[in-house]
Amino acid sequence: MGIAMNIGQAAEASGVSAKMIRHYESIGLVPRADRRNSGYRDYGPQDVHRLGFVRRARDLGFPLERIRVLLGLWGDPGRSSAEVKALALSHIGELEGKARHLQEMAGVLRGLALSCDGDERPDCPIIAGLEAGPVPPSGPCTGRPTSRSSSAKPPSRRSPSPDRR
Amino acid sequence: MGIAMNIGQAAEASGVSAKMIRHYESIGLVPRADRRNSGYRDYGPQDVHRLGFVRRARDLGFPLERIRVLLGLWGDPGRSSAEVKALALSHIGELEGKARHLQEMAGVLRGLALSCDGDERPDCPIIAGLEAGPVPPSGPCTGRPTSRSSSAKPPSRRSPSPDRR
DNA sequence: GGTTGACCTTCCCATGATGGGAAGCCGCAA
DNA sequence: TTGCGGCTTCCCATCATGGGAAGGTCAACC
Repeated sequence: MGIAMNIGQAAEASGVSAKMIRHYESIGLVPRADRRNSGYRDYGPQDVHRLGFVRRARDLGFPLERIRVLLGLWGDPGRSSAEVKALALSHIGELEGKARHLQEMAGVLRGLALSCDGDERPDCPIIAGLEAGPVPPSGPCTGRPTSRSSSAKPPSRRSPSPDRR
Repeated sequence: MGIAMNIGQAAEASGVSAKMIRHYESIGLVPRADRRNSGYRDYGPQDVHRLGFVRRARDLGFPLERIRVLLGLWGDPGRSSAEVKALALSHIGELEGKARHLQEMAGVLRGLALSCDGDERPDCPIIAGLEAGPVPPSGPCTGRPTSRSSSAKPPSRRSPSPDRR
């Protein structure tokens, strides 16, 4: 099994699905595989190794176009590690930017959820926040979030209710 | 102008692009807008308000299907804030999960980048890491540590089958 | 030999949210 | 009336991945 595998075996060995292997081939990310007489693709250790490289790069969040570059650098004996490092650092920046963005959103939502009683009544600062706009940190007359905490709540009524037509 | 706007004006007022407003209508996220004789869509303050709600929910990372639910809760006088809160908390969980995932990837990559000289020579632990597998901190001679996708499958009986053209 | 069933092939479609652009109609102003 | 910009619908593209159909291939088993 070492020296000639089906796409399914290559998929299992590399961790890349057969579907994706074909796709990567179709977009030229990996070279066209050899074919047997039957038309079946045939993979050797080299190919599997390359597929593993691709999978690990994907696991680190690299987009395919960047992986294309990485593969180029991988196979280029004249590369400088500085190039690789720059690529990696830039990618790290993107990852962290996205992570920060997600956490920002989670933070805002957490703030809203904190002031939501979560009981059976309809009053809800979360809905109110979505209705009225994102509370800009320390806005002037934002009476939104910290309005009431846990006291005196008469059986409220509804919000402006979308209807029309 | 306050009480009857084009899609463009509604877009500007709500912060949702005209393209997206049409899309949201087409998937039934917002009700079909009134039309003028000309066929132009016509929006009133209520509509703009609803679009603003959608935009803010999107800004907080809610997927459209969840926004659909949020809109339903918004317009439901009998809702309980617990429902809303549960939805929000679940979404917070997802956001944080994704953020954690991104940071994990960034962390691994940072580790590799740290040990990369970044000079003009080709030797590069980043490339090596991609080649050899996710470096489990201080692994000896990592052969094939994390064989994913290789579990829970009855062993295929097919052999490599020599056939090559 | 024939059957079976897992595997392979290609091709099309779907996701989620958004945008680009074409072809053609509408509205307002000069 | 001409002109321009906004509106309409419809199709395509993104990014990475998967689902599934229709049909060919392969190895094993009876």
